[in-house]
Amino acid sequence: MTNKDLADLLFPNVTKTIEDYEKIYPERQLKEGTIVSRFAPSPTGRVHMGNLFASFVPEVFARQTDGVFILRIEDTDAKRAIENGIELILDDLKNYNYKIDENPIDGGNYGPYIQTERKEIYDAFAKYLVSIGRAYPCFCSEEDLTNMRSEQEAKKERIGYYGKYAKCRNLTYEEVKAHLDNGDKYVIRLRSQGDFNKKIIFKDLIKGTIELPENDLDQVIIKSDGIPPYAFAHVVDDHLMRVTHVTRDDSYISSVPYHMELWEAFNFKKPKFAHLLPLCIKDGETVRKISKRKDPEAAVSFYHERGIPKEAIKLYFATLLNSNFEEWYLQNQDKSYRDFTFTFNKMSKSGPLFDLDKLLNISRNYISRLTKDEVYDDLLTWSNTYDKDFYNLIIKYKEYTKNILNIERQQKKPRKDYSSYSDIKDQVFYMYDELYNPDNYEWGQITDKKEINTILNLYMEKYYDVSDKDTWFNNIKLLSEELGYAGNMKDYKNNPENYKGSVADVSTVLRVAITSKSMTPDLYEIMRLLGKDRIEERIKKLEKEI
RNA sequence: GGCCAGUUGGUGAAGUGGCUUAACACACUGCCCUUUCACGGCAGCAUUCAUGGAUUCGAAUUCCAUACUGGUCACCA
Repeated sequence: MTNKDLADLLFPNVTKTIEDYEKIYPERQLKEGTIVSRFAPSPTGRVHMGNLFASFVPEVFARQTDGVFILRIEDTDAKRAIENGIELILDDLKNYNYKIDENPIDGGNYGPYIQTERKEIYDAFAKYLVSIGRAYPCFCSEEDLTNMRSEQEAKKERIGYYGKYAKCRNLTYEEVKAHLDNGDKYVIRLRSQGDFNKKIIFKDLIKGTIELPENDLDQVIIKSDGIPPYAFAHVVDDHLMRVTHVTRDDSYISSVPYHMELWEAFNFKKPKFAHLLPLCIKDGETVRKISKRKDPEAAVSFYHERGIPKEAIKLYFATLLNSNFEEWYLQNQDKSYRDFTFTFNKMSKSGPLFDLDKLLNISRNYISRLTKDEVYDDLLTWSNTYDKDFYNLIIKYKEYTKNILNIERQQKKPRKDYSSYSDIKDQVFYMYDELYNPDNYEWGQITDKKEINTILNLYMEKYYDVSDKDTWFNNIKLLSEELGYAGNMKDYKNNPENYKGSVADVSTVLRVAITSKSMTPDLYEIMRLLGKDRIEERIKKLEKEI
């Protein structure tokens, strides 16, 4: 009996050959240098920061070479899948404007893109390995394997199914048939030809050249449920989908020798590999991989709630991906991160630590460069979900709100007040009567109530004028001088003893009387937007209170 | 425990044998500008690249040990 007979015995219903599949999924006609990449998550839940970054990388490389970006769902572990997992992942990624050329929902010519729907393909490829003697059925039970492990531990030998421990390796056709007739459960294992004492040399796009011991383990290629584990599916899928660049988590690197043996057993052309370091986080003293369970900041919802723009998150990812991006972007702030040429070898070899401060800074700069209309629209979107009252308010006062957001904005050096959309309300509340109800006035140098009233009354009677900024400020100077304050800061600094205070103190009184805050953006703009009536109203109310 | 990788200021990092008296950015501090704040400008912030040896005229960069950190050793991905 030959290997071919064994293959037919194990896979009697598999009729297609691997050559048939080569024809169904022909090589892509691509220009030199074009990247076909993929993101291959398990449908275990919503996308979190780690995933988002892991998918950002292949997407960027595919886009910048006019290539193809594939989303493939690795659901071969039925235990971990959750309902709607696929839709959620796709929604989350599209939400970040990732362009996904081929995916389970929109399809593509190289599908199916869900691994459990590819069973018959895997069977054909497994059957092929059996037929050339590179795979065999194994009937060992879980108990057998546990015993094997304890024996190996006791003898201080390497753990695994290899060499003399690979009991089912040399089963005869008749023995296999007897097991099958008996209805015994089995898996298909690779018949490894590796030698643990020899090394393979592997070139990783990020880590460079790595030496690893050859694989000599007879790994499972088809589980007893008929579905392959990750490695086998990876080789078949990435080959058939004609992926050129495999980007995946760094933790796969130790199984590379096994993967290489599979690629070679099929005699497929290997893609290039880039093992990404996972996003890390500092947990007390230790640094560890960011975790969906332990870290609230791992969830993308954390950033949505805070109103951090998605674009800012992508800019942050871009700086993590290639640290020289940051410098380039400083010179090219009008451009998109898409215009930068990213490279694999610029990627960090140690896990990037997720830095919220840095993200917020990037976000602050990003928001400062938007137009008032863009900020308004984004603020509207954010508040619609997270602050309904504020949403209704800015809808009601649309143009007014835009003007507020525009204070010191569209200029060469715009203000950088907001690092997220959730910051805005607290900084502009005094512009809305509905929100303005101060219980604390941040008076500065001048705290005497009579003096405050004197300044305010004289200002409103004689000096109020917002026709243009020079006149406005000049009047405040005149007011200051009339009351014995220095109208010019230099004069005051040179001879402070000659004055009760300076124009700065007088301005502060006006500022606090109108907004209750000692720190605000340009007071002239604020007063113009509020208008004389509301200013008078606030001042009168203040007089009664103090 | 075996195997693999990493270790540069408070943080992210640049750096691939002489251009480094270690870039850039974040954070922080001080000064200047200034009606407040923010912006902006200037300055400060690692005599040192985990430790110890070796190679070299010369090392953060090469080699060897040690330490520490992370990853991995499944019919999980």
